[in-house]
Amino acid sequence: MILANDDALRLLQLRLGAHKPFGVAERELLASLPWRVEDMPARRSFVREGDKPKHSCLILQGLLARARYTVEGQRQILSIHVPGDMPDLQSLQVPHMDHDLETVVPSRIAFVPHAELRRVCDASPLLASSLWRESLIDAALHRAAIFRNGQLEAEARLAHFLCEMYLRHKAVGLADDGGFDLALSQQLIGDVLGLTLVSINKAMQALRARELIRMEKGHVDVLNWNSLSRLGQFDGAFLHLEEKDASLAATG
Amino acid sequence: MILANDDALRLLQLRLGAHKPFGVAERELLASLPWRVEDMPARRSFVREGDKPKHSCLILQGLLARARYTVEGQRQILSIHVPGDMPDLQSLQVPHMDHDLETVVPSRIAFVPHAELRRVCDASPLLASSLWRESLIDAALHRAAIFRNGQLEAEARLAHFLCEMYLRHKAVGLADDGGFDLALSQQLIGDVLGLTLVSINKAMQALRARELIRMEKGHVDVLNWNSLSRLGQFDGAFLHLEEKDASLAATG
DNA sequence: CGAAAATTTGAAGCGTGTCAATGGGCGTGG
DNA sequence: CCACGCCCATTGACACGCTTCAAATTTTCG
Repeated sequence: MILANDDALRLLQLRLGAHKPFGVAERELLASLPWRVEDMPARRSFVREGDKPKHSCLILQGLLARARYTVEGQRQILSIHVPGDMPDLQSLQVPHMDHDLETVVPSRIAFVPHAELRRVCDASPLLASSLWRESLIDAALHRAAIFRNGQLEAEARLAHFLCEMYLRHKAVGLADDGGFDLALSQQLIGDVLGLTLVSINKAMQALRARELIRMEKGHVDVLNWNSLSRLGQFDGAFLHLEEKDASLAATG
Repeated sequence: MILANDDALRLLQLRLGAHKPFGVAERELLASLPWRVEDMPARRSFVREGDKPKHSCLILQGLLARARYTVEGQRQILSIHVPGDMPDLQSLQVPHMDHDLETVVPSRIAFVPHAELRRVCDASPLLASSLWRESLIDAALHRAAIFRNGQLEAEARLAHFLCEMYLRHKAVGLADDGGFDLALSQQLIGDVLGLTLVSINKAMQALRARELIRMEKGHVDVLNWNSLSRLGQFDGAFLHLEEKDASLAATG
């Protein structure tokens, strides 16, 4: 359990410190956060629409989905989250949940009380702005989804989604050269892309036939990144993964 | 021009202070922000994808759209913004724009330098968290759009959108009992909902035939809010317009 | 008043949804 | 060890919503 707590700290430092290098004060504040780690089976909805959570979570292992349901019970997945993400960080400032948070595969989740997050944010504007920035990248993912689901047809939509998943896995060291694990059923991908599993199946076969990807047994191989990203009109810049730009430092 | 500057301050105080009442310090910091006000004609794209703006803006009058374009030139509108909104607040923390920002109708926009926003955020964690919260409500709008465009068919999608526009106009005093001005062409609404103008036209007539709305000459009358919001599966809670809850104060 | 933009209408085509059935992979339990 | 059941992937036929293309009409605005 101590180990899992260290994992949380390491992941968070990696994520937040990538953009703005932290000083000693920020590192100590981060290390002071008390995490509660929990292992959960697949398909567990542990935060519900309407809830007012008192914690935010950090994914250590696995995959989470944020989802809303129609009155007919159809699921729209709003986003898929990978280790290192804090998918309900927004509940810190906007207490009322407008969607569910559920595991996709068996996952290890670390929880931290909102009160503790507020404490470190108040103590360090730099840390606060880092967390703020994280939630803004989350919004950028949402915008990519609106664009993808609104303007691309099935094949391109799937290509776009796989491009995003690949880069986000790679950014946290969960993808090797051209391949990564992604245990999503076609039904679930349909719920992400606003399509039925039949359409996903056809689109998947089309991508395979074009030799752009290989996807089986929960593993994806990207065979032709250039063609895949072109087909999906995918621009990785919105993920804001590698901002080496120091221009933020300007204050006058 | 001085008057317009006061308008910006008043709008911002109204928006940010609605959730957490500010003290003297916060009011003085807000009043110290130097705004540059500009009037712009309709359809002017004044921030572009790829830009790294040095200012954020506040809408004083008019309507703005955030949009991305496909390689074929099709426009997907990501969100529509009303007076009081700060649609490119995110550029403060994530400099690289992933979409355009354009006027829909002739609009009056107030600009404030990022450096000044950072100054007041560093001076007051309360102000910072208020702005953070604004950007999170923005993300909630995005999620509503993903749900709406992914799961609802044309009529319901339009109903959902009109519900959102009505509440957001009402929240800033731009709607009277059951009616508000909304000068959006059907083509533009199509770009919001991921549909063609032909579909929008059919859906609009259907809503009129059901006597749910009346929409002509840039004015919308909501004739039957209950039926309209039910049809659109619209839940106004995600707008987070009236959080009277004081539970945020807890820190232990 | 005239030109441009927006709304309206109709017909035909295509992408996706729906319905239904088959087969494969895998964990559970006999 | 095999049988069973469940979940998932696959396939085909058909229906439907939306798109596309085209043209007429109304509204807006300089």
